[in-house]
Amino acid sequence: MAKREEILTTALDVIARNGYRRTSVKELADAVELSQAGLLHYFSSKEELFQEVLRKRDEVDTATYGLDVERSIDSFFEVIRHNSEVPGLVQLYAQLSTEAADAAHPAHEFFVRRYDTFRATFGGMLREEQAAGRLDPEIDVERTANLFLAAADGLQTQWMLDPTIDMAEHISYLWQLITRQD
Amino acid sequence: MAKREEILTTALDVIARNGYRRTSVKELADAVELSQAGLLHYFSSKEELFQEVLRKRDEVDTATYGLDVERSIDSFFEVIRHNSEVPGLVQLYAQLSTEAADAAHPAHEFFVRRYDTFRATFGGMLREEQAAGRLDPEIDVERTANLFLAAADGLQTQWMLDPTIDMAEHISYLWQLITRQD
DNA sequence: GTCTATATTTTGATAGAC
DNA sequence: GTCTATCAAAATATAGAC
Repeated sequence: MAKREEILTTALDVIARNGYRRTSVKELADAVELSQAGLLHYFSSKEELFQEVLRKRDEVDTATYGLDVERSIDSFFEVIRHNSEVPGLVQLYAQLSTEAADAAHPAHEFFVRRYDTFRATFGGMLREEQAAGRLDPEIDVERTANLFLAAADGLQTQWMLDPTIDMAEHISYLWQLITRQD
Repeated sequence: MAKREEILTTALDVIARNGYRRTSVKELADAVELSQAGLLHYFSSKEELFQEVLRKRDEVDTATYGLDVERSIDSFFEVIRHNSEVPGLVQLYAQLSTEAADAAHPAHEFFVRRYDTFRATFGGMLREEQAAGRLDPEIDVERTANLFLAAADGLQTQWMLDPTIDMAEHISYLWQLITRQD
């Protein structure tokens, strides 16, 4: 299983640099010095491979930035700041999450669950902020959480098309807008 | 040229129902009763065809909902409400806009320009709201416009994965959050 | 577990007749 | 302008040897 992990770690790196559109199974195989068939020995399909890459990424990010209810909303900003260092992963994520819209797509369930999890986590963070008196207790946490996640996703699209857009700054401005004069 | 328009109009319809992932040039050709080669006579490539479909859609939407500075921000909400009637188009848009992140993608320029236009239009709407006293004049119009567009895009992703998410309601809640106690 | 080699298969692009 | 026919190409998936 060590090899599988090595593949995923290396794939994160390669994709972060080269993006998704240009990355074939063959290229990832080269990067870990396996043949294409050798790599696919560890994954049942290309789709599964890429889904696992994203799962691995979440794993790493969660470990690094502590994306859970314990941490304040700042960790959310940090992740976004970090994302602008890994354009290819942002691209992979954006691409796969829209492809997976189709219920028949193998990664569909993965993304549905992922959004559920993130909604819950971010909602929890917002409640912490409310409890700490930094966020109006009247605010609808669910809707607001969805809106923050949506804004983060949508900013990625804008940033990919025009890298001068500062995602973290925008999200932080959204936070300002929502918390001002509370 | 009438045929070309007919193709685009029909394509809008087919894609709205079937989505992008499953729609090949051949299927669109069938829908207008042309052979695949016959259809490609009107477009230099598949990518150009789909880009033109999106351009056509903007054209129709603009005509229908009057997406310009004249109209108030309500027209923005209306478009979003309308979008939930055409899932396939939402999917096409989401998919193509992320694919076009790559500067080498043929639709790259199209999307860059599109976002510029929408930023300007929506920014104009926000300024109207400020002038009408419905929006805090202190608010940074550019950032806020970007955030609204981002939220709208991101909500599409969430809605595609889970159609119970109400995009228009969320955006309208965002507007509420930003205009409350002004 | 890893490789070579090949099957698959899909679909976009093009040539050339009518 | 439209068709038939064919090409091209890419990549993924798989079979089977080592």
